[in-house]
Amino acid sequence: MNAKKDRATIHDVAKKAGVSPATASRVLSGSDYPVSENARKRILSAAESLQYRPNLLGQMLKSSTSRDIGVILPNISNPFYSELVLGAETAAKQKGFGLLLCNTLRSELREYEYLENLCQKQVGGVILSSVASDIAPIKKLADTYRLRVVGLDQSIPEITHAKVDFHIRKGVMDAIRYLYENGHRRIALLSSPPRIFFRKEVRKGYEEGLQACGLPYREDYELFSATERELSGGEIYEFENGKLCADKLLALDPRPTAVICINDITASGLIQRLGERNVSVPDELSVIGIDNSFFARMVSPPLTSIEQSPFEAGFLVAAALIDAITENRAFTGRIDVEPRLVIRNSVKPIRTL
Amino acid sequence: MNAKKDRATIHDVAKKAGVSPATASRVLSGSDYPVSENARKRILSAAESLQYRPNLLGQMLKSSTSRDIGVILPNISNPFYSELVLGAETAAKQKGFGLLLCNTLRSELREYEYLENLCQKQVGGVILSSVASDIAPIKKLADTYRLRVVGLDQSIPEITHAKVDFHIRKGVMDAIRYLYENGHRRIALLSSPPRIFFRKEVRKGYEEGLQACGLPYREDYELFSATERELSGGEIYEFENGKLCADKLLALDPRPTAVICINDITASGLIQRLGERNVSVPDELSVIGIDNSFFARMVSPPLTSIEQSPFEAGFLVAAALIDAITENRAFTGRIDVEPRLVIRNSVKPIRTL
DNA sequence: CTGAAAGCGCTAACAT
DNA sequence: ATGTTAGCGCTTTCAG
Repeated sequence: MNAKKDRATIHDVAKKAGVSPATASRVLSGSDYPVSENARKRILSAAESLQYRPNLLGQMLKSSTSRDIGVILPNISNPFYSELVLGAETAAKQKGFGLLLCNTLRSELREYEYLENLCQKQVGGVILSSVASDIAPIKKLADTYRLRVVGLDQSIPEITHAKVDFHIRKGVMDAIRYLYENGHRRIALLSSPPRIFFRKEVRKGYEEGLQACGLPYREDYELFSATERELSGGEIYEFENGKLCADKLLALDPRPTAVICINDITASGLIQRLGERNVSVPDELSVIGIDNSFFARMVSPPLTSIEQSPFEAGFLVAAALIDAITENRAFTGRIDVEPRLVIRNSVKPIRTL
Repeated sequence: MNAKKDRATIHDVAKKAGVSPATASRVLSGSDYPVSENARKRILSAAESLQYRPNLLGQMLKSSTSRDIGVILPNISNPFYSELVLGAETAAKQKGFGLLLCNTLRSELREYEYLENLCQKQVGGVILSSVASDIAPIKKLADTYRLRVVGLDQSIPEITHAKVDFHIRKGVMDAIRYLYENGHRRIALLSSPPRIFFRKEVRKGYEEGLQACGLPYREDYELFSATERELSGGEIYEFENGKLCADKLLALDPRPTAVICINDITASGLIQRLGERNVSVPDELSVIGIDNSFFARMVSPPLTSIEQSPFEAGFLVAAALIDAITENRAFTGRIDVEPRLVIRNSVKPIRTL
């Protein structure tokens, strides 16, 4: 309505306070450069009355570093990632940073485009769950832009200056130990094909866990679905996979007494099919999931699951990344997140032979 | 290793191509300003060989508009919101925009801080699921920054220049009609307290739906939990709420034959408790959820649910918002997303009377 | 302690 | 068709 004057710049504040823009900047940007109390007060009150808000674009251009970080992952609608992003964003907010969210949908092209775009926006760091097969272009990009890249869910040392390690291998080993202590001797693994890093780690944990307990390894106890479709509808695929593998599992001889599933969704598909086949969980088969998703407690019976703490991981890694950015140094550390077995009612102790 | 020259600016390209920065800008920024084919070619090849990438900060500052949009919502880990964000981000990417994600955790203070921060970053628009009680400051902010605000999940016309309407009221009415046509005459509603807009709409839909079918309204068929805790652990709360209300529901006389739940999580809690009480779904009680979350098909029996299409909503609203931004006009439209009843196995036809 | 001036990288008048 | 110049809003030498 009123003749719309645009928002105030630092010059307007300076003028109103009767000082130079430089002095105004020094107090308004929280610099430790000495300014007289008098001037400081006048500047602050001018800023207040003009409702001054810095234009972050100006700041960023001047310093050539964005106050955002990027997070690139396959799909935010995956609960694991949305928890992780929530953690990362919470940390970012605390440190005055924003979070640019990027969904690759597991497309290598999209992943690279995002990376490039983030570089063009001069972000100082990015948390990346990569699907790239050829990492050379990514590395080059990261180098020429001094982009800090933190790998997630994987370790590709050539491109990731740092990584967050979920130690899922240890988590699975612990779960096997737990089953062993509850009398289980025939333990199966149920997964989609172990092509990505995470699943490979789970598999290693499974095999090493058996070994650590002195249990024999049987190839037919590793149940992998034949195909894989990860794009949209990922959850549904995982669920169907659990159902499919249920049948294979029931045909095994001798039948396992316990099974570890690659995630809670798969476990829930398994349990549903088992119910249809009138096989009771946990009476006839014990089940352990991975992720401890919010719905782990919603299935019947409530699911014992290996928690990976994605929120915590996201929080820690974002905080460390942003510290590196603001302190203007490289970020090469490693964030360790310990897995934790959350015990509910899907595992039953059995008599040892 | 090599003496690290910084990344190339448009000046470097111009110099290498033997033209002025202005000309270089004209071709590199895709302007339609006429440039000779010769010069254009030289500029392009210079850019190529120098690996030139525009510094978006420069562009943004110059034009004083960011190439990002903001999305402010309570909690990305809520599957409804993460689907919506996925849709919004997909649209943004298509249009060359980025997405700044903000989680308010239902804190009014955080909401305002985010809004302010986005303004300082000169974003042209924001998708907002607001929890604010006092909207005056938000309105003021939006005005002085010409920020386009799109309301979600609510209609607060004073602050939202536009809104996306999920028509959940109609969705619930359709569900009631569906139950009616399957012979149900005693239909209950199960919800947490109807304080926020969405739940109020569901309640209206429930009451109007009954009326439209000529069914009597009974106050005791509206089951609202007493308390509410929405911060973290929201999902768990909803689940427990479903369990709690199951008991209340079973005590009703005459007992309803069908119930509509405020969301799938609540429905799943209800079903779990019902199972513990040996009340069969759908034989003794039919259940309809809201959201059609990915796990609706995972509960037993698979849940009939009212789908809200958050992905589509997010996609459409972000696309429209960004169009408004790039065309430099206000955005006052309304996005309509039609609900859809997804039929599975949690509703059973019954003999009338 | 303060201010003038330069410049981050880009684009858009306004010449030519 | 091209180049010169100015300036977006901010910070930061550098001189006073």
